[in-house]
Amino acid sequence: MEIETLIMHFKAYLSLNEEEIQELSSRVSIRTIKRRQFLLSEGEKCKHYNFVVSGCFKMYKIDPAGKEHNLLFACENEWVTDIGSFHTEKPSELYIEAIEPSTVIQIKKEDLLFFYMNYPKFDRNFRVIIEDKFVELQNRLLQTFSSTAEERYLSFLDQYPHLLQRLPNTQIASYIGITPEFLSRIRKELSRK
Amino acid sequence: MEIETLIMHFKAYLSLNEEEIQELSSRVSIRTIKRRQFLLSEGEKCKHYNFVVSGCFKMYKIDPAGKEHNLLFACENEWVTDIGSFHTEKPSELYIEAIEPSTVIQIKKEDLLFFYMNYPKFDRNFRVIIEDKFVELQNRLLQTFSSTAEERYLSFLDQYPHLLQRLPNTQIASYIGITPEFLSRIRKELSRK
DNA sequence: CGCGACGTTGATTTGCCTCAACGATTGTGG
DNA sequence: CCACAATCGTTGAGGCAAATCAACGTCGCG
Repeated sequence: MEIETLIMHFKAYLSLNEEEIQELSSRVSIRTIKRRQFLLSEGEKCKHYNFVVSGCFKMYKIDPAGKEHNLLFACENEWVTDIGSFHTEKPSELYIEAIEPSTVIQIKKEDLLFFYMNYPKFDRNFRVIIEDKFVELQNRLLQTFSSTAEERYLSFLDQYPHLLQRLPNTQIASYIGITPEFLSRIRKELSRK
Repeated sequence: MEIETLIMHFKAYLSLNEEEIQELSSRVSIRTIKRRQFLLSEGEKCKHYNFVVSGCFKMYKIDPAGKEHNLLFACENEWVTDIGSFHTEKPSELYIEAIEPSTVIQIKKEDLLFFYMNYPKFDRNFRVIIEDKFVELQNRLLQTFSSTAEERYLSFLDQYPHLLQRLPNTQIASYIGITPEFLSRIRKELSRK
């Protein structure tokens, strides 16, 4: 069952007893998502934490000029949510879209709060996860300030080799903050070496 | 006393009983920092969470070309730490430097863990804080992808008006990811309007 | 006083974008 | 299963935002 995946994920961080597993099972829901289907669109409130059981998503913003900017990709065993909208309960400015046919486990805010209230270990679990993500994001920002597009591309290849087969170059370009055309030129230059 | 500031800070998020206040008082230390003095230098392990009681710090990286890139400024009632190095206990790549004469409260890792273990509310407190910081950082990254330098500068003015009097333009330029020369041109252009 | 940080300005360069065009590939509806 | 559309990758020409390098005046500070 899909929920097993989630339980295994938590158990990597903390121990769960039978009661907690029961609560988990009864308080999450499983959704199957088609390619190009949205978990969240601009203007909607983000009402769930989404845990990716299988497949892959991108979370991105569309700027006033109509261009997409990828904030992150989320594959198996990762969480994807617009934390800002989830907290403030204001409309999101982001999209979360399936890149592949996917399965996710969703937790509603009230249920997440239930876990926070009754089992503080979940606070810790999500604190640790987001601290790691925060460090990643800091490094990414530093890199966009201090490195060329080519360096960022190479570092992307290095950091996310498993994503390469699953993503068109267009999406990678958007993630590292350049145009597809320019990425193409970078790749050409690299292959010349 | 300085510790009062920290207690007030926590009380904005959670309630503290007498015992917890006692533990806090006995497990933190207070340091006075001169202008241009470092809380952390590249190559050192980051061993403390630092809470700014008074004054102001910048956390930045020096890239291979020798240029500084400001990750953040931390003033009164904010935390400043290289979370990555703090967790992994590997040498940091960052500097934390006082911009003004400052006072900080430091918590060592073992003491922070003590609070996490014995009073889970601290997990929640720091989870919430970092979730907010994470959202901020995401927006900043999106902005560097989708906005011009002038827009980022205006948005900085908008978001951190209280920092303006305390920072030279050089530091702002580094924060928004441009050179001081170019910021000067932007400001000239803006004043022309 | 003198030195180093700061702000400014000019001339030049460059990394990356824009727009446009084209073939190859993928996917989709009839 | 084919035909057509949409997405994708590539290439060229030209343009622009921002960096670089250099010079100079000001100010605060030790």
